[in-house]
Amino acid sequence: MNATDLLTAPDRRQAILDHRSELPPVDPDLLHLLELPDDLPEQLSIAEAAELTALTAHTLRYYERVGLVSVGRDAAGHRSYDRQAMARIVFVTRLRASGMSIGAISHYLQLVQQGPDTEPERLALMQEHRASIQRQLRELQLALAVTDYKITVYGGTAAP
Amino acid sequence: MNATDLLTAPDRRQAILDHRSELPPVDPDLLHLLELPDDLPEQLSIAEAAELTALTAHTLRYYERVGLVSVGRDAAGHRSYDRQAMARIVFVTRLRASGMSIGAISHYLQLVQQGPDTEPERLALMQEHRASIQRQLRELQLALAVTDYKITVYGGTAAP
DNA sequence: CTTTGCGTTTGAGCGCACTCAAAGGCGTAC
DNA sequence: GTACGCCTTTGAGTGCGCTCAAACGCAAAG
Repeated sequence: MNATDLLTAPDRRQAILDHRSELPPVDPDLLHLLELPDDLPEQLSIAEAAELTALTAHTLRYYERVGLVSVGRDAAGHRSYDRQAMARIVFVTRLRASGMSIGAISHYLQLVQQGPDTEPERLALMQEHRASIQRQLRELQLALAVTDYKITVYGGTAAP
Repeated sequence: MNATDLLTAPDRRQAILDHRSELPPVDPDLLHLLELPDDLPEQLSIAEAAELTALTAHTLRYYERVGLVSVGRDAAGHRSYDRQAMARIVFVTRLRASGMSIGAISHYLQLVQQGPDTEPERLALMQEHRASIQRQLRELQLALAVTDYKITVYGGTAAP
């Protein structure tokens, strides 16, 4: 516990418990999915990285261009993705999938680069983002309810 | 039960139960939110409709332009939103919030307009959409796990 | 030596979902 | 009557997140 905490430990635990109780299906094992496979080669070509992340080579270059990841080059000047780069890309992909804009991710990563002094701000950003994800989850649950309603009602006379 | 069903009743019920068991927090009361308030005026101006739906007047005109909703006019030629129009807009908004594209919504609504013969296709569309929502939910839960990991790890040495 | 294949760069192009600008029509208030 | 406010239309503009084109480099295979 240190000065970088925006919430006291009990508050933070409570916040986490709060959403846990709202989300029983969040499997703790999910965290395993955040790790890269152990047998990942040390260096990957852009094509390999693309296949692994399900992004296109275009998109990988784009992410590098806008500063979301830095990638080394091999003797031939070709991009060479190491574990760190891959981990970064996976992280970015998660945030993108949860609707965080490139700009916001960029901002977050700049804070990371500026060192530990920025941790409070990073924490705040993440908490705000978590709240936004929860809003999205609720929206989706509503949408799912609508969808199911449309589905169950067929054979009936629902309009539209 | 009729020929328009793509799944037999038991299959359909099972499909619904399946996702229900994955989503305990889906409150059945949510469906109430799909209904319009009883005290909704019969006719609303575009400004009132915008406020009610949290869309802008611009967006409402846009939705009409691309055929997502049809809206009558009053004596002065101004748009006049009735309950049906409002219900349609709410429905469209839910689908948008769950990531369905304007084009896909448009397609669905065209099917509706073509009459009951298209119900099987509509059902299929909705089921596909439900699957996509569930994928999104899982993505979001993952993202939430990442986010929480980032949050709980502060004070520690996590990178990035 | 040329072809094939995978990579590089810069800069432009695209699709989506809005979002706005311009020019003007009505109806009430002063 | 004229000013104000809210509305109308058409068509163009914007921001995001890619996505692609063009021209070129390098290196192994035939």
